[in-house]
Amino acid sequence: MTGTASLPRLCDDAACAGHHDPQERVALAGMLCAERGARLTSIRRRVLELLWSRGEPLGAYEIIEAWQRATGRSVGPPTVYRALEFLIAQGLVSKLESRSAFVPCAHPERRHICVFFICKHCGSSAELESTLIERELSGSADSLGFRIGRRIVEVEGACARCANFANVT
Amino acid sequence: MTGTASLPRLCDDAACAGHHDPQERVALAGMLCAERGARLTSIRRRVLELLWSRGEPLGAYEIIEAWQRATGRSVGPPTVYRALEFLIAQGLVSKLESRSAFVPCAHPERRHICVFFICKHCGSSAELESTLIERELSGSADSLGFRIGRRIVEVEGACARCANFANVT
DNA sequence: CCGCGCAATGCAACTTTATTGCGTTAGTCC
DNA sequence: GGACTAACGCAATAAAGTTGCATTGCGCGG
Repeated sequence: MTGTASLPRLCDDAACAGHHDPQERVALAGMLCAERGARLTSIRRRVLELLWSRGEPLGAYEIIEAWQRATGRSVGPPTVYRALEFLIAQGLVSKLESRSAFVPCAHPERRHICVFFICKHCGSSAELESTLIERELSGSADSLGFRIGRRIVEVEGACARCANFANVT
Repeated sequence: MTGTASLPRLCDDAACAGHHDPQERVALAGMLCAERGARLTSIRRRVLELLWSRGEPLGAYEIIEAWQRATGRSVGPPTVYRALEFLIAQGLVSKLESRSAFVPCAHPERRHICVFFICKHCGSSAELESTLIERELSGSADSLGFRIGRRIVEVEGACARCANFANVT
């Protein structure tokens, strides 16, 4: 694999929901941080890699465990929380508030609202974008005189896979 | 205050954002529970009253403190969490996931999605309804084959009051 | 290359939030 | 009134997140 290096590509599909190559996304994160003058240190990069490699939302303490299994060395909660804080600030990771869990963000290259569909059964989460919801929230905020910061949209339920089995609610 | 008793009235204003009489809302809660055969016990009622009387989101442990101040007696966390669980199941209270806090729901008589605008500065929260967002989420869910349970929409930012002072972000 | 300064990290202790298990009380139905 | 179930009390504990402070390490001017 020399020659045509696999440059991280941007994706214009708003509903690509998880069909990305983890390595590619981490590489893209590196690019974006470099552009912005933000330091994606080895700790921060590894936390992002762990999130991407698992493919499902991880709690902070699950990240700590995964880290230990991956490296044989241990990290404390503050280290992980600080890395997450950075990654969230850069739009590389989102926190699922309803789960106290963290997911890598598929499209850090776009500034957008993320709508998460979180399966109660298997714990998976799918990320969509919705400019419609974005506009609606902006409009409501305007009418309230409210200045918008972070927006959280999460839907809990049963994903297609799980809904097809009878282990449903 | 005898004669024309103040029956809890339903409100058809989707943007009434907190202009309700707490007592009226608690009375309405009683009515709804009675209709449904759900037991609004004295503990559950008191938790609801505490939430309404404060007018801002309260954490579970704040409810415990408020309870102690109000009654002189103490309650344990499980008691409060169980009461909240009931109230949430009845649609009488919502949890603000981004704050780990609880607010009374203005319109338990309607089954609807709540959009919360939460002020980072004063901690207040305003509740709106949005059928548009509701439809959008349903549509997205359908296209994913996702079966919807709970929906969480929270917007963090600065409320009109706080945004007008310079203590903003 | 040196060293200054700031950002990042390591770590122990601790706070806040939430749950479990189990025994007891209280409502409801017959 | 007795049996059944839902609700409650309480101690312990788990899970999530934070603080304070000492140390390391990177970037930059000299």
